[in-house]
Amino acid sequence: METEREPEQRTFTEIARRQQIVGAAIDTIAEVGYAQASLARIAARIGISKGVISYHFTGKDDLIKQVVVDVIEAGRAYILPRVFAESTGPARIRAYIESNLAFMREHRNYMVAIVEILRNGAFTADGGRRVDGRDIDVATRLLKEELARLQAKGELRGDFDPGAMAVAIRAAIDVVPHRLVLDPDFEIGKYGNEIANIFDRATRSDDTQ
Amino acid sequence: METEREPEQRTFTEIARRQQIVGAAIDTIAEVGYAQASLARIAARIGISKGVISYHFTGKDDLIKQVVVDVIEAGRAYILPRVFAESTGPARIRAYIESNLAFMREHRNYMVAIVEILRNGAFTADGGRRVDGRDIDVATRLLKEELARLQAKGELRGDFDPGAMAVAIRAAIDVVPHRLVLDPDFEIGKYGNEIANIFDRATRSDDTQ
DNA sequence: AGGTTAGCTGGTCGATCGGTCAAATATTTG
DNA sequence: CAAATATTTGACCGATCGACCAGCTAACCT
Repeated sequence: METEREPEQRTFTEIARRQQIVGAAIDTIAEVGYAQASLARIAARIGISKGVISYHFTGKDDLIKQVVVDVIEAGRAYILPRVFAESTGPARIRAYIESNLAFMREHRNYMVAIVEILRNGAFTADGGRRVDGRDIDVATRLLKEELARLQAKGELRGDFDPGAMAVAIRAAIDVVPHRLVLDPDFEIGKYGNEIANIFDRATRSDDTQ
Repeated sequence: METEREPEQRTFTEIARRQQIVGAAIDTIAEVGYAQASLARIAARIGISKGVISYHFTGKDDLIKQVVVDVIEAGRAYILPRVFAESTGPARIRAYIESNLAFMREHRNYMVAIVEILRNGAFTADGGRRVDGRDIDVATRLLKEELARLQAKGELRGDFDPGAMAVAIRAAIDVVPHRLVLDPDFEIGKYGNEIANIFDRATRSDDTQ
């Protein structure tokens, strides 16, 4: 079965077609939600038959996993350089929040799609997850570790729980795609600055104020 | 059609049956997610036929609306007295956050169900919403108004945007039901205290520290 | 007791789902 | 050019959905 072929063995056509299908899946999920994003709709968006999706992916789960991998990788490639360009704790947190929001502004559908998948993926009738929630939620875990590291170095106040702080920061970021749906005039940039201020005040050591 | 009957004209049996069905809907949505919460599953949970749901509600939308109404009312009845029992701005915000989290601990399925409905309700193929997103999101609007009021009275610092602050606070609260699914050991009480601290530091006037 | 209404059962309907696959077309290889 | 392989089409499958309804049972009223 061609879809089982190692990535390095894939033809140019296959790689291009897979990327096209993943892009269509992202846009469809962002537009109509995960539950309504059927293989028929995804295929129709790019003018192919459903069978093409079955040919290139082992199933809908396989396609969704690829969507998640691609979006996470794009986000990491965008955000990490901006975070590590800063040298102090408070500056890194601000860069983390603002670059997440900037990435959302430039790739709105990416974020809507992945938040949709995460929400829906957490629930399935058989108790399993379409995409393992813990793997997707790697962002919260990495942020928690970074916050703990910055606390240990004295760059942030030492009296908050980095796990709870990471959850709150991610929640304030991840709410944005849905906010955009409810309110198209939602100002991402202003909001990003506001929540960067909130978490700056909440985490900054007193002696750096 | 009996379902169109004004609430005050409903028989005792009808009122009891509707409440039972709403409770089954909440538990089903909380357990398997909105998309999988079919009328068949809801009916099976309480050992009735699907037709009974159609008899008592004009459709699935009607049932979901009733779920939302009941959950919001239960939340308000729980939270508002606890918030208004406090007299200062910072204390009210802390009470708001901690009573929301306490309500979640005691009514976990209520919150999972409503967050599920809100997420799914925001997206439908026809562009309409199962339950109008703005109406459900009344909590964010009311919180924004209360924050603005407290700012105007000088009880909170005057330099943050109450709209952004309300969105961030609600996001940190609303993430909890999904957190519980991903991590059954998630400590709601500790988290509630931590985010109450975060938003206390972010909103408190300097002269009350 | 009989008539009326409320409440319910269990089946049917058209629509849509994800997945499958025979056959056709396109591309590549010798 | 023919053969082999890759890619695609479009129909079919069983399952499930929400909505609907004929007919039955229970409860109420005269």
